[in-house]
Amino acid sequence: MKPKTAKAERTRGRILDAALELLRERGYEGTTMRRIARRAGTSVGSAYYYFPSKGHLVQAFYARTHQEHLAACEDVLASETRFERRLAGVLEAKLDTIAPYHRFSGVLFKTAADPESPLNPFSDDSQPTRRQATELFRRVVEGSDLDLRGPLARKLPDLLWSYHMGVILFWIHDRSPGMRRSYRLAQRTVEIVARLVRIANLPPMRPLTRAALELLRELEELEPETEALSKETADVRTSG
Amino acid sequence: MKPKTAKAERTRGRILDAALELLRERGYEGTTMRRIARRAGTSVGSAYYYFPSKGHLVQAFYARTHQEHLAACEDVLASETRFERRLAGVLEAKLDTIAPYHRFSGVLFKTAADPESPLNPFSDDSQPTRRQATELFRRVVEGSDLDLRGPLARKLPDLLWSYHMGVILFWIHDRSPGMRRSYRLAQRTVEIVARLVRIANLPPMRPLTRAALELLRELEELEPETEALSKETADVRTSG
DNA sequence: GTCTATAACCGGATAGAC
DNA sequence: GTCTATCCGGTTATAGAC
Repeated sequence: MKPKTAKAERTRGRILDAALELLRERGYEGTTMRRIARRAGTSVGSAYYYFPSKGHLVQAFYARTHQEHLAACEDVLASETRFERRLAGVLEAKLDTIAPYHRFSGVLFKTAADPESPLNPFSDDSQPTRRQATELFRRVVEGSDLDLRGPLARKLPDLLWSYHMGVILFWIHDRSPGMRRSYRLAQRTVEIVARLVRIANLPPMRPLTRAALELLRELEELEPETEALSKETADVRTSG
Repeated sequence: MKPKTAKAERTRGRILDAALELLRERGYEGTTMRRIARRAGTSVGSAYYYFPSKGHLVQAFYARTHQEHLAACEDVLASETRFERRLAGVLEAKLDTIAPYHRFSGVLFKTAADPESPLNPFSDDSQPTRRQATELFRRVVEGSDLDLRGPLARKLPDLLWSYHMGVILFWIHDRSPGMRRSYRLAQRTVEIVARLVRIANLPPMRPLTRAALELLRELEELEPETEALSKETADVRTSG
Protein backbone atom coordinates (compact mmCIF):
# COMPACT_ATOMS: atom_id res chain seq x y z
CA MET A 1 0.00 0.00 0.00
CA LYS A 2 2.80 2.41 0.83
CA PRO A 3 4.97 3.10 -2.22
CA LYS A 4 8.48 1.70 -2.06
CA THR A 5 10.16 3.34 -5.01
CA ALA A 6 10.45 6.98 -5.99
CA LYS A 7 8.51 6.43 -9.18
CA ALA A 8 5.72 4.75 -7.25
CA GLU A 9 5.67 7.66 -4.86
CA ARG A 10 5.09 9.99 -7.79
CA THR A 11 2.37 7.78 -9.27
CA ARG A 12 0.56 7.68 -5.95
CA GLY A 13 0.82 11.43 -5.65
CA ARG A 14 -0.54 11.98 -9.16
CA ILE A 15 -3.52 9.73 -8.43
CA LEU A 16 -4.33 11.55 -5.23
CA ASP A 17 -3.96 14.97 -6.83
CA ALA A 18 -6.17 13.95 -9.73
CA ALA A 19 -8.80 12.68 -7.31
CA LEU A 20 -8.82 15.86 -5.22
CA GLU A 21 -9.02 18.04 -8.32
CA LEU A 22 -11.88 16.04 -9.72
CA LEU A 23 -13.74 16.06 -6.42
CA ARG A 24 -13.66 19.85 -6.43
CA GLU A 25 -14.49 20.12 -10.12
CA ARG A 26 -17.16 17.50 -10.52
CA GLY A 27 -18.29 16.39 -7.10
CA TYR A 28 -18.35 12.85 -5.84
CA GLU A 29 -20.47 11.12 -8.45
CA GLY A 30 -18.65 12.85 -11.29
CA THR A 31 -15.35 11.60 -9.93
CA THR A 32 -15.19 8.10 -11.32
CA MET A 33 -12.25 5.82 -10.76
CA ARG A 34 -11.76 5.64 -14.51
CA ARG A 35 -11.53 9.41 -14.76
CA ILE A 36 -9.14 9.67 -11.85
CA ALA A 37 -6.89 7.12 -13.49
CA ARG A 38 -7.08 8.83 -16.87
CA ARG A 39 -6.22 12.26 -15.46
CA ALA A 40 -3.38 10.78 -13.43
CA GLY A 41 -2.06 9.24 -16.65
CA THR A 42 -2.33 5.74 -15.29
CA SER A 43 -4.82 2.88 -15.04
CA VAL A 44 -7.68 1.89 -12.76
CA GLY A 45 -5.65 -1.05 -11.55
CA SER A 46 -2.94 1.31 -10.40
CA ALA A 47 -5.35 3.48 -8.50
CA TYR A 48 -6.63 0.40 -6.69
CA TYR A 49 -3.12 -0.70 -6.02
CA TYR A 50 -2.51 2.42 -3.93
CA PHE A 51 -5.98 3.07 -2.57
CA PRO A 52 -8.10 0.09 -1.55
CA SER A 53 -11.33 1.89 -2.47
CA LYS A 54 -12.77 5.16 -3.60
CA GLY A 55 -13.59 5.79 0.03
CA HIS A 56 -9.94 5.74 1.01
CA LEU A 57 -9.23 8.32 -1.62
CA VAL A 58 -11.88 10.49 -0.05
CA GLN A 59 -10.36 9.91 3.35
CA ALA A 60 -7.09 11.38 2.14
CA PHE A 61 -9.15 14.34 1.07
CA TYR A 62 -10.67 14.58 4.55
CA ALA A 63 -7.28 14.51 6.16
CA ARG A 64 -6.24 17.44 4.01
CA THR A 65 -9.24 19.59 4.99
CA HIS A 66 -8.64 18.66 8.59
CA GLN A 67 -5.13 20.07 8.32
CA GLU A 68 -6.53 23.25 6.80
CA HIS A 69 -8.96 23.47 9.68
CA LEU A 70 -6.22 23.11 12.26
CA ALA A 71 -4.26 25.89 10.60
CA ALA A 72 -7.34 28.09 10.46
CA CYS A 73 -7.84 27.65 14.21
CA GLU A 74 -4.38 28.75 15.30
CA ASP A 75 -5.21 32.44 15.37
CA VAL A 76 -8.21 32.23 17.68
CA LEU A 77 -6.56 29.71 19.94
CA ALA A 78 -3.50 31.90 20.29
CA SER A 79 -5.30 35.18 20.90
CA GLU A 80 -8.59 34.46 22.68
CA THR A 81 -9.01 33.24 26.21
CA ARG A 82 -12.78 33.38 26.61
CA PHE A 83 -14.19 29.90 26.21
CA GLU A 84 -17.12 31.11 24.09
CA ARG A 85 -14.83 32.84 21.63
CA ARG A 86 -12.45 29.95 21.37
CA LEU A 87 -15.23 27.46 20.72
CA ALA A 88 -17.05 29.76 18.31
CA GLY A 89 -13.80 30.45 16.49
CA VAL A 90 -13.05 26.79 16.02
CA LEU A 91 -16.54 26.03 14.78
CA GLU A 92 -16.63 28.92 12.37
CA ALA A 93 -13.23 27.96 11.03
CA LYS A 94 -14.62 24.50 10.47
CA LEU A 95 -17.64 25.73 8.58
CA ASP A 96 -15.41 27.99 6.49
CA THR A 97 -13.02 25.15 5.72
CA ILE A 98 -15.65 22.72 4.56
CA ALA A 99 -17.77 25.30 2.73
CA PRO A 100 -16.36 24.50 -0.75
CA TYR A 101 -17.48 20.91 -0.41
CA HIS A 102 -21.05 21.44 0.60
CA ARG A 103 -22.45 20.32 -2.72
CA PHE A 104 -21.20 16.82 -2.27
CA SER A 105 -21.11 16.70 1.51
CA GLY A 106 -24.18 14.51 1.46
CA VAL A 107 -22.46 11.71 -0.37
CA LEU A 108 -19.41 12.04 1.80
CA PHE A 109 -21.48 11.89 4.91
CA LYS A 110 -23.49 9.05 3.52
CA THR A 111 -20.33 7.03 3.17
CA ALA A 112 -19.03 8.23 6.49
CA ALA A 113 -22.19 7.15 8.26
CA ASP A 114 -21.81 3.51 7.30
CA PRO A 115 -20.31 1.66 10.26
CA GLU A 116 -18.40 -0.57 7.83
CA SER A 117 -16.87 2.34 5.99
CA PRO A 118 -13.29 3.41 6.63
CA LEU A 119 -14.63 6.97 6.57
CA ASN A 120 -16.88 6.45 9.56
CA PRO A 121 -15.46 8.67 12.29
CA PHE A 122 -15.68 5.82 14.79
CA SER A 123 -13.76 3.35 12.64
CA ASP A 124 -10.22 2.25 13.36
CA ASP A 125 -9.05 3.85 10.14
CA SER A 126 -10.25 7.24 11.35
CA GLN A 127 -8.88 6.98 14.83
CA PRO A 128 -5.84 9.19 14.18
CA THR A 129 -7.95 11.95 12.66
CA ARG A 130 -10.49 11.66 15.44
CA ARG A 131 -7.82 11.79 18.11
CA GLN A 132 -6.43 14.93 16.53
CA ALA A 133 -9.89 16.44 16.53
CA THR A 134 -10.61 15.81 20.21
CA GLU A 135 -7.12 17.06 20.92
CA LEU A 136 -8.17 20.31 19.29
CA PHE A 137 -11.14 20.60 21.62
CA ARG A 138 -8.90 19.82 24.55
CA ARG A 139 -6.89 22.88 23.60
CA VAL A 140 -10.09 24.92 23.32
CA VAL A 141 -10.91 24.04 26.91
CA GLU A 142 -7.48 24.13 28.45
CA GLY A 143 -6.44 27.49 27.12
CA SER A 144 -9.70 29.06 28.22
CA ASP A 145 -11.02 30.91 31.25
CA LEU A 146 -13.09 27.89 32.26
CA ASP A 147 -12.05 26.66 35.63
CA LEU A 148 -12.95 23.00 35.57
CA ARG A 149 -11.75 20.06 37.52
CA GLY A 150 -12.66 16.45 37.90
CA PRO A 151 -14.50 14.23 35.45
CA LEU A 152 -16.23 17.05 33.62
CA ALA A 153 -12.87 18.53 32.69
CA ARG A 154 -11.72 15.17 31.40
CA LYS A 155 -14.82 14.43 29.37
CA LEU A 156 -15.57 17.87 28.01
CA PRO A 157 -13.33 17.61 24.92
CA ASP A 158 -15.10 14.44 23.82
CA LEU A 159 -18.46 16.01 24.45
CA LEU A 160 -17.48 19.05 22.42
CA TRP A 161 -16.35 16.82 19.58
CA SER A 162 -19.77 15.14 19.55
CA TYR A 163 -21.43 18.51 19.67
CA HIS A 164 -19.37 19.69 16.71
CA MET A 165 -20.37 16.58 14.77
CA GLY A 166 -23.95 17.55 15.42
CA VAL A 167 -23.33 20.97 13.95
CA ILE A 168 -21.83 19.34 10.86
CA LEU A 169 -24.79 17.01 10.54
CA PHE A 170 -27.01 20.06 10.55
CA TRP A 171 -24.78 21.78 7.97
CA ILE A 172 -25.03 18.81 5.64
CA HIS A 173 -28.77 19.17 5.54
CA ASP A 174 -28.63 22.94 5.46
CA ARG A 175 -30.04 24.29 2.22
CA SER A 176 -30.11 27.96 3.18
CA PRO A 177 -28.08 30.36 1.01
CA GLY A 178 -24.52 30.67 2.27
CA MET A 179 -25.32 28.10 4.96
CA ARG A 180 -26.60 30.95 7.07
CA ARG A 181 -28.55 28.64 9.33
CA SER A 182 -25.48 26.60 10.20
CA TYR A 183 -23.43 29.63 11.16
CA ARG A 184 -26.33 30.88 13.20
CA LEU A 185 -26.72 27.51 14.87
CA ALA A 186 -23.03 27.45 15.75
CA GLN A 187 -23.00 30.98 17.20
CA ARG A 188 -26.08 30.51 19.28
CA THR A 189 -25.45 26.99 20.52
CA VAL A 190 -21.98 28.03 21.58
CA GLU A 191 -23.56 30.51 23.98
CA ILE A 192 -25.90 27.86 25.27
CA VAL A 193 -23.21 25.23 25.61
CA ALA A 194 -20.97 27.67 27.45
CA ARG A 195 -23.70 28.56 29.87
CA LEU A 196 -24.50 24.91 30.43
CA VAL A 197 -20.87 24.09 31.12
CA ARG A 198 -20.54 26.97 33.53
CA ILE A 199 -23.56 26.02 35.56
CA ALA A 200 -22.90 22.29 35.45
CA ASN A 201 -20.56 22.59 38.41
CA LEU A 202 -22.89 24.69 40.57
CA PRO A 203 -24.32 22.81 43.55
CA PRO A 204 -27.94 22.60 42.37
CA MET A 205 -26.86 21.01 39.08
CA ARG A 206 -24.30 18.65 40.57
CA PRO A 207 -26.48 15.54 40.74
CA LEU A 208 -27.54 15.92 37.12
CA THR A 209 -23.99 16.49 35.94
CA ARG A 210 -22.84 13.52 37.94
CA ALA A 211 -25.54 11.34 36.42
CA ALA A 212 -24.52 12.37 32.91
CA LEU A 213 -20.84 11.73 33.51
CA GLU A 214 -21.58 8.46 35.21
CA LEU A 215 -23.48 7.40 32.10
CA LEU A 216 -20.50 8.16 29.89
CA ARG A 217 -18.27 6.09 32.13
CA GLU A 218 -20.70 3.22 32.11
CA LEU A 219 -21.02 3.21 28.34
CA GLU A 220 -17.26 3.13 27.98
CA GLU A 221 -17.16 0.12 30.23
CA LEU A 222 -19.61 -1.67 28.01
CA GLU A 223 -17.52 -0.98 24.93
CA PRO A 224 -16.75 -4.17 23.01
CA GLU A 225 -13.11 -3.17 22.66
CA THR A 226 -12.80 -3.10 26.41
CA GLU A 227 -14.64 -6.36 26.81
CA ALA A 228 -12.54 -8.06 24.21
CA LEU A 229 -9.71 -7.95 26.69
CA SER A 230 -11.64 -10.24 28.97
CA LYS A 231 -11.53 -13.93 28.34
CA GLU A 232 -14.60 -15.15 26.54
CA THR A 233 -15.57 -12.53 24.00
CA ALA A 234 -12.38 -12.17 22.01
CA ASP A 235 -13.90 -13.61 18.84
CA VAL A 236 -16.89 -11.28 18.76
CA ARG A 237 -14.85 -8.71 16.93
CA THR A 238 -13.91 -10.86 13.98
CA SER A 239 -17.44 -12.04 13.32
CA GLY A 240 -18.71 -8.55 12.33
CA MET B 1 -46.49 4.76 -9.54
CA LYS B 2 -49.69 3.72 -7.80
CA PRO B 3 -51.11 0.56 -9.42
CA LYS B 4 -54.33 1.08 -11.36
CA THR B 5 -55.56 -2.43 -12.01
CA ALA B 6 -56.06 -5.36 -9.67
CA LYS B 7 -53.38 -7.33 -11.45
CA ALA B 8 -50.94 -4.47 -11.06
CA GLU B 9 -51.82 -4.26 -7.40
CA ARG B 10 -50.87 -7.91 -7.00
CA THR B 11 -47.63 -7.53 -8.90
CA ARG B 12 -46.66 -4.57 -6.79
CA GLY B 13 -47.47 -6.51 -3.66
CA ARG B 14 -45.41 -9.50 -4.76
CA ILE B 15 -42.42 -7.29 -5.47
CA LEU B 16 -42.64 -5.61 -2.09
CA ASP B 17 -43.08 -8.91 -0.25
CA ALA B 18 -40.13 -10.42 -2.07
CA ALA B 19 -38.02 -7.41 -1.18
CA LEU B 20 -38.92 -7.51 2.50
CA GLU B 21 -38.29 -11.25 2.71
CA LEU B 22 -34.94 -10.89 1.05
CA LEU B 23 -33.94 -7.98 3.25
CA ARG B 24 -34.52 -10.14 6.31
CA GLU B 25 -32.88 -13.20 4.80
CA ARG B 26 -29.87 -11.69 3.12
CA GLY B 27 -29.47 -8.13 4.29
CA TYR B 28 -29.21 -5.10 2.07
CA GLU B 29 -26.32 -6.02 -0.17
CA GLY B 30 -27.60 -9.53 -0.70
CA THR B 31 -30.93 -8.14 -1.82
CA THR B 32 -30.28 -7.29 -5.45
CA MET B 33 -32.95 -5.93 -7.72
CA ARG B 34 -32.45 -8.96 -9.95
CA ARG B 35 -33.14 -11.30 -7.07
CA ILE B 36 -36.17 -9.37 -5.94
CA ALA B 37 -37.60 -9.55 -9.44
CA ARG B 38 -36.84 -13.25 -9.76
CA ARG B 39 -38.48 -14.12 -6.46
CA ALA B 40 -41.49 -11.98 -7.29
CA GLY B 41 -41.78 -13.87 -10.56
CA THR B 42 -41.33 -10.74 -12.63
CA SER B 43 -38.58 -8.65 -14.20
CA VAL B 44 -36.23 -5.89 -13.08
CA GLY B 45 -38.03 -3.46 -15.33
CA SER B 46 -41.28 -4.20 -13.54
CA ALA B 47 -39.75 -3.62 -10.16
CA TYR B 48 -38.52 -0.24 -11.34
CA TYR B 49 -41.92 0.50 -12.77
CA TYR B 50 -43.45 0.37 -9.29
CA PHE B 51 -40.51 1.53 -7.18
CA PRO B 52 -38.31 4.29 -8.59
CA SER B 53 -35.25 2.96 -6.81
CA LYS B 54 -34.03 0.36 -4.38
CA GLY B 55 -34.22 3.07 -1.75
CA HIS B 56 -37.94 3.44 -2.18
CA LEU B 57 -38.36 -0.24 -1.61
CA VAL B 58 -36.49 0.16 1.64
CA GLN B 59 -38.69 3.07 2.56
CA ALA B 60 -41.74 0.85 2.32
CA PHE B 61 -39.92 -1.44 4.66
CA TYR B 62 -39.32 1.44 7.06
CA ALA B 63 -42.98 2.38 7.01
CA ARG B 64 -43.84 -1.16 8.04
CA THR B 65 -41.47 -1.20 11.02
CA HIS B 66 -42.81 2.19 12.00
CA GLN B 67 -46.30 0.72 12.16
CA GLU B 68 -44.99 -2.12 14.30
CA HIS B 69 -43.38 0.42 16.58
CA LEU B 70 -46.60 2.36 16.97
CA ALA B 71 -48.43 -0.82 17.90
CA ALA B 72 -45.73 -1.76 20.37
CA CYS B 73 -46.11 1.61 22.09
CA GLU B 74 -49.83 1.44 22.74
CA ASP B 75 -49.54 -0.46 25.99
CA VAL B 76 -47.18 1.94 27.75
CA LEU B 77 -48.97 4.98 26.45
CA ALA B 78 -52.29 3.65 27.69
CA SER B 79 -51.14 2.55 31.13
CA GLU B 80 -48.32 4.82 32.27
CA THR B 81 -48.61 8.46 33.23
CA ARG B 82 -45.12 9.19 34.45
CA PHE B 83 -43.19 11.01 31.73
CA GLU B 84 -40.03 8.98 32.33
CA ARG B 85 -41.87 5.70 31.91
CA ARG B 86 -43.70 6.80 28.82
CA LEU B 87 -40.56 8.02 27.12
CA ALA B 88 -38.52 5.00 28.19
CA GLY B 89 -41.28 2.70 27.02
CA VAL B 90 -41.42 4.27 23.59
CA LEU B 91 -37.66 4.13 23.17
CA GLU B 92 -37.38 0.54 24.30
CA ALA B 93 -40.19 -0.45 22.00
CA LYS B 94 -38.28 1.23 19.20
CA LEU B 95 -35.06 -0.63 19.95
CA ASP B 96 -37.01 -3.89 20.18
CA THR B 97 -38.75 -3.24 16.88
CA ILE B 98 -35.62 -2.48 14.91
CA ALA B 99 -33.47 -5.14 16.59
CA PRO B 100 -33.88 -7.73 13.79
CA TYR B 101 -32.41 -5.30 11.29
CA HIS B 102 -29.29 -4.29 13.12
CA ARG B 103 -26.99 -6.22 10.81
CA PHE B 104 -27.86 -4.01 7.90
CA SER B 105 -28.84 -0.88 9.75
CA GLY B 106 -25.60 0.71 8.67
CA VAL B 107 -26.46 0.57 5.02
CA LEU B 108 -29.96 1.77 5.71
CA PHE B 109 -28.67 4.65 7.69
CA LYS B 110 -26.05 5.38 5.11
CA THR B 111 -28.78 5.80 2.54
CA ALA B 112 -30.96 7.70 4.96
CA ALA B 113 -28.19 10.15 5.73
CA ASP B 114 -27.86 11.32 2.15
CA PRO B 115 -29.75 14.60 1.83
CA GLU B 116 -30.70 13.62 -1.72
CA SER B 117 -32.13 10.29 -0.68
CA PRO B 118 -35.87 9.80 -0.31
CA LEU B 119 -35.02 7.91 2.88
CA ASN B 120 -33.51 10.92 4.55
CA PRO B 121 -35.81 11.72 7.47
CA PHE B 122 -35.79 15.39 6.54
CA SER B 123 -36.82 14.81 2.92
CA ASP B 124 -40.25 15.57 1.54
CA ASP B 125 -40.82 11.90 0.86
CA SER B 126 -40.40 11.10 4.53
CA GLN B 127 -42.51 13.91 5.83
CA PRO B 128 -45.57 11.75 6.52
CA THR B 129 -43.55 9.22 8.49
CA ARG B 130 -41.75 11.97 10.33
CA ARG B 131 -44.97 13.71 11.19
CA GLN B 132 -46.33 10.48 12.58
CA ALA B 133 -43.20 10.07 14.65
CA THR B 134 -43.33 13.52 16.23
CA GLU B 135 -47.02 12.95 16.79
CA LEU B 136 -46.03 9.93 18.83
CA PHE B 137 -43.78 12.05 21.01
CA ARG B 138 -46.54 14.60 21.36
CA ARG B 139 -48.63 11.84 22.87
CA VAL B 140 -45.77 10.88 25.17
CA VAL B 141 -45.73 14.42 26.52
CA GLU B 142 -49.42 15.19 26.57
CA GLY B 143 -50.55 12.07 28.36
CA SER B 144 -47.88 12.53 31.01
CA ASP B 145 -47.60 14.13 34.42
CA LEU B 146 -45.45 16.92 32.98
CA ASP B 147 -47.11 20.23 33.50
CA LEU B 148 -45.75 22.35 30.70
CA ARG B 149 -46.97 25.45 29.02
CA GLY B 150 -45.71 27.91 26.47
CA PRO B 151 -43.07 27.39 23.81
CA LEU B 152 -41.31 24.52 25.58
CA ALA B 153 -44.52 22.50 25.51
CA ARG B 154 -44.89 23.18 21.80
CA LYS B 155 -41.31 22.32 20.89
CA LEU B 156 -40.72 19.39 23.18
CA PRO B 157 -42.10 16.72 20.82
CA ASP B 158 -39.71 17.83 18.07
CA LEU B 159 -36.85 17.90 20.51
CA LEU B 160 -37.68 14.41 21.70
CA TRP B 161 -37.81 13.20 18.12
CA SER B 162 -34.28 14.55 17.54
CA TYR B 163 -33.15 12.98 20.78
CA HIS B 164 -34.57 9.63 19.70
CA MET B 165 -32.74 9.92 16.37
CA GLY B 166 -29.58 10.39 18.38
CA VAL B 167 -30.26 7.17 20.26
CA ILE B 168 -30.74 5.38 16.95
CA LEU B 169 -27.51 6.80 15.60
CA PHE B 170 -25.77 5.38 18.64
CA TRP B 171 -27.53 2.04 18.15
CA ILE B 172 -26.35 1.82 14.57
CA HIS B 173 -22.77 2.01 15.70
CA ASP B 174 -23.37 -0.19 18.71
CA ARG B 175 -21.40 -3.41 18.47
CA SER B 176 -22.05 -4.67 21.99
CA PRO B 177 -23.79 -8.05 22.32
CA GLY B 178 -27.55 -7.67 22.36
CA MET B 179 -27.11 -3.92 21.85
CA ARG B 180 -26.77 -3.61 25.62
CA ARG B 181 -25.13 -0.24 25.38
CA SER B 182 -28.01 1.22 23.42
CA TYR B 183 -30.62 0.05 25.90
CA ARG B 184 -28.50 1.40 28.70
CA LEU B 185 -28.08 4.70 26.91
CA ALA B 186 -31.82 4.97 26.43
CA GLN B 187 -32.67 4.17 30.04
CA ARG B 188 -30.15 6.53 31.50
CA THR B 189 -30.60 9.44 29.12
CA VAL B 190 -34.34 9.27 29.68
CA GLU B 191 -33.73 10.04 33.34
CA ILE B 192 -31.43 12.89 32.43
CA VAL B 193 -33.76 14.29 29.81
CA ALA B 194 -36.68 14.14 32.21
CA ARG B 195 -34.74 15.97 34.86
CA LEU B 196 -33.65 18.59 32.36
CA VAL B 197 -37.19 19.14 31.18
CA ARG B 198 -38.47 19.44 34.72
CA ILE B 199 -35.93 22.03 35.73
CA ALA B 200 -36.05 23.96 32.45
CA ASN B 201 -39.06 25.89 33.69
CA LEU B 202 -37.61 26.79 37.09
CA PRO B 203 -36.70 30.45 37.45
CA PRO B 204 -32.89 30.08 37.53
CA MET B 205 -32.96 28.15 34.23
CA ARG B 206 -35.48 30.35 32.47
CA PRO B 207 -33.01 32.51 30.53
CA LEU B 208 -31.17 29.48 29.22
CA THR B 209 -34.37 27.74 28.22
CA ARG B 210 -35.59 30.87 26.56
CA ALA B 211 -32.33 31.22 24.62
CA ALA B 212 -32.59 27.64 23.38
CA LEU B 213 -36.19 28.00 22.29
CA GLU B 214 -35.48 31.33 20.67
CA LEU B 215 -32.75 29.62 18.65
CA LEU B 216 -35.18 27.01 17.41
CA ARG B 217 -37.60 29.69 16.35
CA GLU B 218 -34.89 31.60 14.56
CA LEU B 219 -33.65 28.56 12.67
CA GLU B 220 -37.16 27.82 11.52
CA GLU B 221 -37.43 31.33 10.19
CA LEU B 222 -34.28 30.84 8.15
CA GLU B 223 -35.63 27.66 6.62
CA PRO B 224 -35.47 27.75 2.82
CA GLU B 225 -39.03 26.43 2.56
CA THR B 226 -40.26 29.49 4.41
CA GLU B 227 -38.14 31.80 2.35
CA ALA B 228 -39.26 30.23 -0.88
CA LEU B 229 -42.61 31.86 -0.29
CA SER B 230 -40.96 35.22 -0.65
CA LYS B 231 -40.46 36.61 -4.10
CA GLU B 232 -36.91 36.11 -5.30
CA THR B 233 -35.76 32.69 -4.15
CA ALA B 234 -38.45 30.47 -5.59
CA ASP B 235 -36.08 28.74 -8.01
CA VAL B 236 -33.54 27.73 -5.38
CA ARG B 237 -35.51 24.62 -4.63
CA THR B 238 -35.50 23.20 -8.13
CA SER B 239 -31.76 23.61 -8.66
CA GLY B 240 -30.82 20.99 -6.02
C1' DG C 1 9.16 -8.61 -5.27
C1' DT C 2 7.04 -3.97 -6.87
C1' DC C 3 4.00 -1.92 -10.05
C1' DT C 4 0.90 -1.31 -14.05
C1' DA C 5 -2.51 -2.45 -17.37
C1' DT C 6 -6.44 -4.85 -19.42
C1' DA C 7 -10.43 -7.35 -19.26
C1' DA C 8 -13.69 -8.90 -16.95
C1' DC C 9 -17.68 -9.19 -13.05
C1' DC C 10 -21.48 -7.40 -10.55
C1' DG C 11 -25.38 -4.74 -9.43
C1' DG C 12 -28.19 -0.40 -9.86
C1' DA C 13 -30.48 2.05 -13.25
C1' DT C 14 -32.59 3.15 -17.95
C1' DA C 15 -34.33 2.70 -22.99
C1' DG C 16 -37.32 1.11 -25.71
C1' DA C 17 -39.80 -2.81 -27.97
C1' DC C 18 -44.00 -5.17 -27.32
C1' DG D 1 -47.42 -2.91 -17.58
C1' DT D 2 -43.87 -6.05 -18.63
C1' DC D 3 -39.82 -7.57 -20.69
C1' DT D 4 -34.95 -7.71 -22.67
C1' DA D 5 -30.83 -5.56 -23.66
C1' DT D 6 -27.71 -2.25 -22.37
C1' DC D 7 -25.24 1.40 -19.96
C1' DC D 8 -22.38 2.82 -16.24
C1' DG D 9 -19.28 2.77 -12.42
C1' DG D 10 -17.03 0.34 -8.36
C1' DT D 11 -14.31 -3.48 -7.82
C1' DT D 12 -11.49 -7.67 -8.76
C1' DA D 13 -8.62 -11.21 -11.31
C1' DT D 14 -4.81 -11.71 -13.51
C1' DA D 15 -1.16 -11.32 -16.79
C1' DG D 16 2.92 -9.27 -17.35
C1' DA D 17 6.50 -5.32 -17.22
C1' DC D 18 10.18 -3.36 -14.69
